[in-house]
Amino acid sequence: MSERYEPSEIEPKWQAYWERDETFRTPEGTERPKRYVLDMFPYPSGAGLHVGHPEGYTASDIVTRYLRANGYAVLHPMGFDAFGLPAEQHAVKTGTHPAVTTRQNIDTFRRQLKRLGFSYDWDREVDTTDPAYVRWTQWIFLLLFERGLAYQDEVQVNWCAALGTVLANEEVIDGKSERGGHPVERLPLRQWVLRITAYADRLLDGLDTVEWPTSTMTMQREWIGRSVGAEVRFGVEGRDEAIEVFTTRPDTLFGATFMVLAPEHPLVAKVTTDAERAAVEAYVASASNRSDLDRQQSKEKTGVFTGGYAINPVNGARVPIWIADYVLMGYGTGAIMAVPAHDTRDFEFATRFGIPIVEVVSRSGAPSDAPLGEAMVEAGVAVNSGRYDGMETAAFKVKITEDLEAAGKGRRRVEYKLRDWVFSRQRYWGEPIPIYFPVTTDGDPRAGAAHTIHHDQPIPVPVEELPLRLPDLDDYHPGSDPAGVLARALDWRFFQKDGRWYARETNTMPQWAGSCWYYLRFMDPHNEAAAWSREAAARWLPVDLYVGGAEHAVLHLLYARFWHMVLYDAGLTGAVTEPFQRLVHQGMILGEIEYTAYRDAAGALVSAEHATKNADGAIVDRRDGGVLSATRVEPARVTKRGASFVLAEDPAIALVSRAPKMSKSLGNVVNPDDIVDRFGADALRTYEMFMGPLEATKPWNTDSIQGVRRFLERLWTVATRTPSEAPPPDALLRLTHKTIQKVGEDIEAMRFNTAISAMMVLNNELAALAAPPRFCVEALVVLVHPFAPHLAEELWERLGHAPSIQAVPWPKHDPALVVDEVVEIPVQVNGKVRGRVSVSRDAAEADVLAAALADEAVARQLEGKTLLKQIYVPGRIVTLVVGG
RNA sequence: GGCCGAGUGGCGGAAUGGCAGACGCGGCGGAUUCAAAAUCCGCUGUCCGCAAGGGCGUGCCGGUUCGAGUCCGGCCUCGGCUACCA
Repeated sequence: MSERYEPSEIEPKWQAYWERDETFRTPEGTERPKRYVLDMFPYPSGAGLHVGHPEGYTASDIVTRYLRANGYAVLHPMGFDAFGLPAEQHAVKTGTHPAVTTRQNIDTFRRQLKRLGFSYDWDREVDTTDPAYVRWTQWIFLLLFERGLAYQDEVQVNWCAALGTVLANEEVIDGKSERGGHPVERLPLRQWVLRITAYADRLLDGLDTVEWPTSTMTMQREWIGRSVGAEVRFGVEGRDEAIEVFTTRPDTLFGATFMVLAPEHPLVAKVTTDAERAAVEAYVASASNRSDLDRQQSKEKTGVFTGGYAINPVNGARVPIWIADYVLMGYGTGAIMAVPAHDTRDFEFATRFGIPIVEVVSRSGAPSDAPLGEAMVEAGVAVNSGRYDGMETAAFKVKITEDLEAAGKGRRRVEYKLRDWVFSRQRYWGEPIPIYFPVTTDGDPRAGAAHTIHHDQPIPVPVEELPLRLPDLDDYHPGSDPAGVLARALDWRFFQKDGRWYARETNTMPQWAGSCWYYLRFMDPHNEAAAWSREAAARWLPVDLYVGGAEHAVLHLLYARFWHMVLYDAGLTGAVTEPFQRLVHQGMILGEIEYTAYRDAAGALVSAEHATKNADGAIVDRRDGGVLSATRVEPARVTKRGASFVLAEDPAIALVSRAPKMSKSLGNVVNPDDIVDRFGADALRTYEMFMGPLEATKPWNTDSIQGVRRFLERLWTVATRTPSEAPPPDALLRLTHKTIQKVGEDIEAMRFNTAISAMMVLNNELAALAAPPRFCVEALVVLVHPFAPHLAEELWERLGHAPSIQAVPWPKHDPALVVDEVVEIPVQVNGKVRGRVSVSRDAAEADVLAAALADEAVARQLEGKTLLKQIYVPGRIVTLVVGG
């Protein structure tokens, strides 16, 4: 073994040791308190690990190793979320079964993860595509089905013909598929839907009991979108119909000067007069063809008058009924009462179409003198509202809702933005939905006999027959059949039982399914009799710390919480109602900072302040509209001039500096394997933690790893010197205890960057000594081990100890040694530090002030001035205020 | 448009309302070397000054305070998410 720090030797050595020794096996049957530290498991893509992955994984690994050293039994598992489109698309292209591709990708990921020295209990690895796992995912689906939480519905779905599947609303971005950017159209299709809306209030209330980033909780709250208001019925003039609207502002009913129906609203045809019919039908047709993208791009409100009138239930006023696509059929009742004076959207619409605007709320309590220039959406005092005039908005809402209810014209109503969860996909590579249906046929449907599938009579697959496996196919193409890829697997789809024909469900589950409960399986991964045992749930739930990307703030985290609550109701999670107690999002790691210069068509450089984006998104010169091209500039050619970066050889040319996301197309993706080869896993881990706060978005910088590597090298040098067995000098002893305290506190708060900086400081002190004290060196090696575990194990062994350093208790700082006996106090005069005095930590105020005034530099500042005020903040600072 | 977050040296970033710039990168100077790399030592916000020392400095404007990077009010810029949800 080399005497130099050689990561390529020691890292494999210790990884092999940990594997042989089962160092990281989860302790069961101990009395030690538990902690469950979980990473969001990855999708094993063919591209392998990205440097973004190890960021969160290193953070959780540090916490895990720290907790173990503090006596906790820690569950820290890893697995793979392996269903999903890329493996299937690869199968379409190559004919390779997705299971084969998935297996290979998982092997690559596991190898890469192991190279980084994470302390997972690999015996508990979970793969969502493993039939032994799918079995229980299907079992949970049946639980949902039995409880009435999984049902079929004809849903207007987002059908993506290119992908051959239905997409969830959240998988559609700007009218295109999130994956691939293919066009998406709306059409009605039979789908399985999960009744997540039944849990809306609990999903909302549960957020009050968890320690999550406020931004994520806000996003979930907004996604659920609970709003309290009233349902109000407006009669239709000359017809025995009523239009129901939902409003959060029933206090503005007197200001309702028109109604708007969504174009798809069932009453549209009935309220439309013959004179307006042609225009209305044309509008409805064009609205249905408009994609969401088109709707967003045209900011102008559109709509047409139906010719019909409704009657305002509070004052009998005739209000015209319009249709417009700014009212959505999917929310509330698909119809609104429009109050232009107090709703921005209604104001725009009324202004555009010349509809009267009646003010019914004012800040002062008196009607405004001039017409409103914009909608007044805030609360205020009622005006122009008959007997309700003078009421405050909040009280008015309550009162009028009661009055409407008493009159049979309305009632209180709560609405949610949250929709039930469309749970079917028409793909191959997902869990089959374990349901089948009776079939009426006069022959063998597998041979093409005519048949009818009775989808209204779903039958659950008996649990003892689970898992329901996917059939093998030769062709994984999505095809145009909205029943899905599995519909072509006739031998799998149709079967006979007791002489009758049945057909299996051909939809599969979405990728979210497996990740909804993997944290539960990790508790008891080899259980063949149950998805997990009650004992395991009592032992390990909830997840104490969950680390993963903010991109899962809504979907995964909301779906998993929903399933957890259903499982809680089924008595399967003990008393634990929320699965993830503390949640932390690691920030994104961007590519290296790049400098860009612009050139015009002739190739001449153009300073960045002239560049702007035109309506098409192209970069042009704002002076003449000429198209500009961007070129990268090497950092060596860049200098800073004032607030901007400029070209060193021509400072008139300003450059753009930014750190773009890592992406294949930009060619700035950093591969962790390369970094491990060059610098070692310990340096990569420590660097990623040293870059800045865990939650922050931060640019990658390969040069900076060199600094972390140097720190590890110096630690090696220090710790391989023959240590001094004498007690450390006082200052060094105190610094060591302060470092112990700071590193522990910083790990608990997940401030890893400052923990590393503190260890660097101690290491720099020790490096100056020919024979550093053993106590200090050993403390530092133990402190560093969660960050750089291979190096720490090696040094611990070389210091004469038996492995593993993981078994060494975390050092405790001595509270008496983390405060200094003598402190240097800065002395400020009128806010500026003019001198400093050394005093005992608990010196009396009078003594400190006297010493401060005696200081030569301070005295000079006081000369000829009046001392107005003197303040001593014990142990921190002296402030003197002078005048004259 | 809405919500969330962030603006501090050339760069990444530190700072319970109390010494702004810890730690690291980069740069400059030196030691070592035949030379270089690596390593080690020193300096490194900026302006004035030979120096001692002093002025100015945490996006901008104002406020609270003996004292503000930090708290409050109002803006500006950037990033992320979201988007007609009545």
